Amino acid sequence: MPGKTNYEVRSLARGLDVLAMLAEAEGTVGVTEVAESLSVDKSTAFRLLNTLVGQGFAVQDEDSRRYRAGLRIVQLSRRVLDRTELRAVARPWLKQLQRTTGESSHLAVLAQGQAIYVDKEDSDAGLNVNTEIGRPAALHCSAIGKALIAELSPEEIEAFLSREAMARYTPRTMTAPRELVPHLESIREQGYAVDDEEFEPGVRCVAAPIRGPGGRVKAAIGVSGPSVRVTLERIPELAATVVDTAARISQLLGYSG
Amino acid sequence: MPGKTNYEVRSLARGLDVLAMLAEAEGTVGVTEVAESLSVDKSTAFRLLNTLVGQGFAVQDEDSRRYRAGLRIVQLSRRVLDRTELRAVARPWLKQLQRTTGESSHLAVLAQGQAIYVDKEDSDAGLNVNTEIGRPAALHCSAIGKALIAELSPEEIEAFLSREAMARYTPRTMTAPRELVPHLESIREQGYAVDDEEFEPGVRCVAAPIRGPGGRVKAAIGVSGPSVRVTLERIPELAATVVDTAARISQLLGYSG
DNA sequence: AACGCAGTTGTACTCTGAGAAACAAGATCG
DNA sequence: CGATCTTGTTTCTCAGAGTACAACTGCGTT
Repeated sequence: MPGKTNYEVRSLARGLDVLAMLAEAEGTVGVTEVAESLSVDKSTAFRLLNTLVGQGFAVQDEDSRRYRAGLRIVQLSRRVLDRTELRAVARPWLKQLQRTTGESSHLAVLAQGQAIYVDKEDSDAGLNVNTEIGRPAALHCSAIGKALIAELSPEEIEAFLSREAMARYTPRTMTAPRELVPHLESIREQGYAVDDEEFEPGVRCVAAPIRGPGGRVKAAIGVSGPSVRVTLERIPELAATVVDTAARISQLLGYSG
Repeated sequence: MPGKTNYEVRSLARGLDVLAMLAEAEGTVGVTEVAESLSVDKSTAFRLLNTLVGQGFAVQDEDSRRYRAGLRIVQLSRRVLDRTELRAVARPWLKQLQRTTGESSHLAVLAQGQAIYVDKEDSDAGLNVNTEIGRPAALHCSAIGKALIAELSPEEIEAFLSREAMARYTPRTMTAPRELVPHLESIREQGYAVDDEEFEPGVRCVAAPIRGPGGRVKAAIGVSGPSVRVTLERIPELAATVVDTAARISQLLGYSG
C-alpha cells in the first residue's frame, strides 16, 4: 500500500464489515458468502466469524452451521441509547408533544450523513405513522432531515446532497439541489421544516431543530401524521408547538438563545 | 500460547472489546483509558479507536478529542431486531396480552447466559413497570429468566447459576441454588414462573416459556405489574392467560405440542 | 518556561493473520 | 449407489499487518 498512511486495523475493519453484513442479511449467512463479499479467503472469513461468535456478536446455527447476528449488538445499542443525555432530556417533551398534538413524535440526530431516529412516541390513533428507532431518514425529503441540515454551511449541504442521489419517493419529493437549497433557506428563516407528502404519500410532518450550547444544531424533533388529520391549515399551529418544544429542550441542553 | 488452539483474530476481538467499553462507558473514554483497560499500548488503542471511528461505530469529540460510541451500533441493532422472526410473530400477542391483563408484557430470549428483552408492550396505567429492550434480566429472580432456564439440563442450570453470584435484590430473592433448583422443578411442572417481588420490591411478574419446533424453549413471554394490582389471588388467572399466549406463539413457531 | 498529561505519529521487530490446500460431511446428481 | 459438487473446518507456512517503544505535539497548570 504505497503512500496511503493507514492508521487503521484492517482485520478489525473487516470484522466490522462482517458484523454489518450479518445484521443486514435477511436470514443466515455462510462462511463462503462472507468470504466472497469481502474478497478474502474462506479461512479468513471463518476466523472472523469465529471471533464474532466468541464475543456474542454472532451465533452459529446448530443445524445449518451458518451464522446469524447475535444479540450482543442489541445489548450494546441499548446502552448507547441510555447514555445519550439528549434522549433523557427530550423524553418527557416527546411524550408531551405527542399528547398535545395527538400525532406521533420523533427525535433524530445527524450521524454518518444520515438522520437517525433515536426516540419516538407513537400516537394512540388507529391510523398513525410508524417509524422505528435506529432507522435512518432521508435528509432531503423528511421534515426532521431537512431541519437537521438546514443550518449547515452551503458546502456541507452540497456534500450531503451529493452523497445520496436525492431519490424520488413521491411526486412531491424535491430531487434537484437548486430547488432544495432555497427551500432550506426558508426553513432556516421560519425556524421549522415541513414534509408535505414528500417522503410518503398521505403523510405530513413538521420538525424543528434542537440546539446545544453555542447554538449548533444537535438534533431535531418533529411530529408526523396522516394528511387527513395533519391538514395544511393545521400546520402553523403544529409548527408553533414543535418549535416551542424544541426551544425548551435546547434550553435544557444549555442553549441560551 | 501452548496448546490453546485459537481460531480467533485477536485484533478483532480487541476491537470488539473497545466497542463494548465505549457502549458501556458513562461519558467519553480516552485512548489512554482504553489502552490500560485492554493492557495494550496507547498506539494500539488509538488505531483500534481510529478504525471504529472510520466505520461509524465510534465518534471523536471535537473539543476533548475523546471518544464516544457511535450510532452505527443502534442502526445495526434495529436491523437485527427487525430480522428476528420471533419478534414479528410475537408482536400482536404481546399487544393482546397487555390489553387483556392491563399490565406491561415482555418478550425475552436467552443469549450469552443472560435473559435479554427483545420486545415489550407497556401498560397504559400510570403506575407501571418499565423495562427496556436490550436490557438483560436476572436469570434467578425474574419470572422471565426462570421460565427460560427451568427446562435446561441440571448441568446447564448449574453453569448459569454459578456464572453470576445470584445476587440478592430484595428480601425474597433466592440466592442459594439448593433453594432455586427445586423451585425450577415446580416451574417446569406447572408450566409458568412467578416472580413474587424477588427482583424489585412491589413488583410481581408471571412468565411462560415459548417453544420452537422440537419443543426446545426458544423464548419466554410474561407480564409485570405492581403488586397492588397483580395480587397473589390474581396470579392463577394471569398465569393461565400467559401460558395460553405462549402456547399460541409456540404453535406459530412450529411447535406442535 | 517548564512541566505533565493527553492524543498522535514514525519505525522496527515479531508474532499474527492471510492464503493455499487438504479434510470431513452433506447434498445432489447421473 | 458411487461420483462429484459444495459446504464448513483444519493445518501449514510465510509475508506483512499489527504491535510496542519512543518520540512528538498541543493544551492546561504550575
